[in-house]
Amino acid sequence: MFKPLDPLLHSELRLAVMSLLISTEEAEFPYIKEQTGATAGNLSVQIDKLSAAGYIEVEKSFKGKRPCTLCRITPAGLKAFEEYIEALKGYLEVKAR
Amino acid sequence: MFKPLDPLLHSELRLAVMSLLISTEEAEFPYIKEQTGATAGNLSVQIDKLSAAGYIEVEKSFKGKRPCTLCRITPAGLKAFEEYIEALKGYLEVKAR
DNA sequence: ATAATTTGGTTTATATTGTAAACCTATTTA
DNA sequence: TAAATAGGTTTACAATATAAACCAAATTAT
Repeated sequence: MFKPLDPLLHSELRLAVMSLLISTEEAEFPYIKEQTGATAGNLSVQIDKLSAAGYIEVEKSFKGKRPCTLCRITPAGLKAFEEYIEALKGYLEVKAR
Repeated sequence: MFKPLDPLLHSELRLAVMSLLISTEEAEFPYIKEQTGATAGNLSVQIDKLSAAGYIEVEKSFKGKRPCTLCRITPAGLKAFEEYIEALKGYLEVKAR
């Protein structure tokens, strides 16, 4: 009835990051920071976790002379996100009384 | 864009408890424990939190000679749950690319 | 020129939370 | 009467989230 919720996704900030990346295909660190309202430190940590799990890819490069961190969702991340939504439904749908 | 998620509800076990109570109107501790698969200790703690927040009512009585803990959702709890779902939608709906 | 500020982050320390193990009291059952 | 079960609560520990502190390079102001 209540399937376990992927703990990596059941986190406000990580979920927001995933949601954003699914919509935008790829996004830079400052943009994600702005859209989510997260602090840089928190975002950095959560991006690492998503990346370590293989849910996103992180590409570090330079844009002109400044470092640039680009994030992109992976197929595994997309699948995990979809499964998370499926599992969530079990918690949100109110069964007939 | 990403509304904050009520931290009291954004918890796997507490969400399951709320979901269950919304469907069943009221439920006893052992039943909730069985349905959620939670340990008694964990469930006890989470029920306290939901109760302290006014999201559920807890009625302690005796059923025959044994103690009986009955839980019921409150109007505030129902409202919070609905608002939580609304907020969640902002995270789950994929915006057009 | 150099001091202060900004950009783009990472590391680290702390606070919060979640969870199970240990425990308690009373009641059955062996 | 000893052991097991019911129905929980308390407590201790592990995991998580978060922001503050920090770092390096670039830019702007003095």
